[in-house]
Amino acid sequence: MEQEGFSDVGVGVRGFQALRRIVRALDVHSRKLYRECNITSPQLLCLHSLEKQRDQTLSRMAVELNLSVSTMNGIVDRLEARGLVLRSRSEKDHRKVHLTITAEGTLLLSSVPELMRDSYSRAFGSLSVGEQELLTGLLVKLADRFDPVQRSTGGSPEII
Amino acid sequence: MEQEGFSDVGVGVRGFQALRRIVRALDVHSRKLYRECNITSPQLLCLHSLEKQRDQTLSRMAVELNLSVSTMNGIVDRLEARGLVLRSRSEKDHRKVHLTITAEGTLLLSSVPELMRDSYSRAFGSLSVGEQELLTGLLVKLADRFDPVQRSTGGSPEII
DNA sequence: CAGAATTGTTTCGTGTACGAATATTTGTGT
DNA sequence: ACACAAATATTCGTACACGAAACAATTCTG
Repeated sequence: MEQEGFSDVGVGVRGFQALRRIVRALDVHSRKLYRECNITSPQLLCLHSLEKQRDQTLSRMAVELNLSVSTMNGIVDRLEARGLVLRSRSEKDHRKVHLTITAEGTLLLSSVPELMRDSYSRAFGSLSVGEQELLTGLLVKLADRFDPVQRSTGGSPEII
Repeated sequence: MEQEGFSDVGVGVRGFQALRRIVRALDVHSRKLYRECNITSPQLLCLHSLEKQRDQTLSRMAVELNLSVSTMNGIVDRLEARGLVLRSRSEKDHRKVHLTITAEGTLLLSSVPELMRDSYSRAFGSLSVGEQELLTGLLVKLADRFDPVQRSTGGSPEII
């Protein structure tokens, strides 16, 4: 018990470890998705967002998916290279680049088996409703402590 | 409410979003640490483990830190390149490579400001004790649902 | 004892993820 | 009108993270 930084060492460390395991499990799931369906979780999230709202821009998507612009750019690069997404310079504002999902993109989205969509929802869904609500509340609270400047509760509901 | 996979859509999505925010905050903290102290969180975790137990091996460390062997290898590569860690082939079993922290490694560990150690413990510590225990329990439970084959509770206590 | 299976490390390729720097366009203040 | 700030996308370098494959050494087995 010589670790510092936690009021109760064991609890904090166990939680941190559990967090690492969850993150890793999500990553492993994303790789499995990539092997079997040739697309990763971040790419799927991106496509999903574009399916629901056309003419997105990089910056807006980055905010929506909680990623930096450069990360978002890389993901869109790969999607564009495969013809799943189209970039088109905006006429009104030449700084902006509109992103639209292509027919192949929509096709691919529909072809991804439901069960492969995400493992979080499956694991999360296996908890009781009370546990789900409790956990979500605590996660949001913890996230707010990390990064106070965020829309955690009052966000517009059309943003996933 | 056309998303599938959640019994209550909003709760699951909010939790997932919060999880993404937490993960990102941890990453951002690691980068800040890198800028200011020239070392990242994974490297710090690795050094910390080596300080507590000398003559570790790559595989054992990977299990302990919940990383794949190849990831662990990369981290050790960077630490070794900076002279913070030493690789030495085992005499008994020539397959194994012992990892030991060097004097510079220990020095660096002690020079990292306490507050920079980790942001998780700070955010986590700002929750009430009851919340901490509740959250940890739920995280462990969720992690178990992802990846049932893990030592979440019964592990030997010398492994952090 | 020879070959097979196992254990352990390293290498390789790819995707994520970030910040800093750059370029281009748009907006603003004087 | 012109300089300067803000917005937007892109590029670059780096670390992390994984799986597959290559490689080396040990242990098991017929």
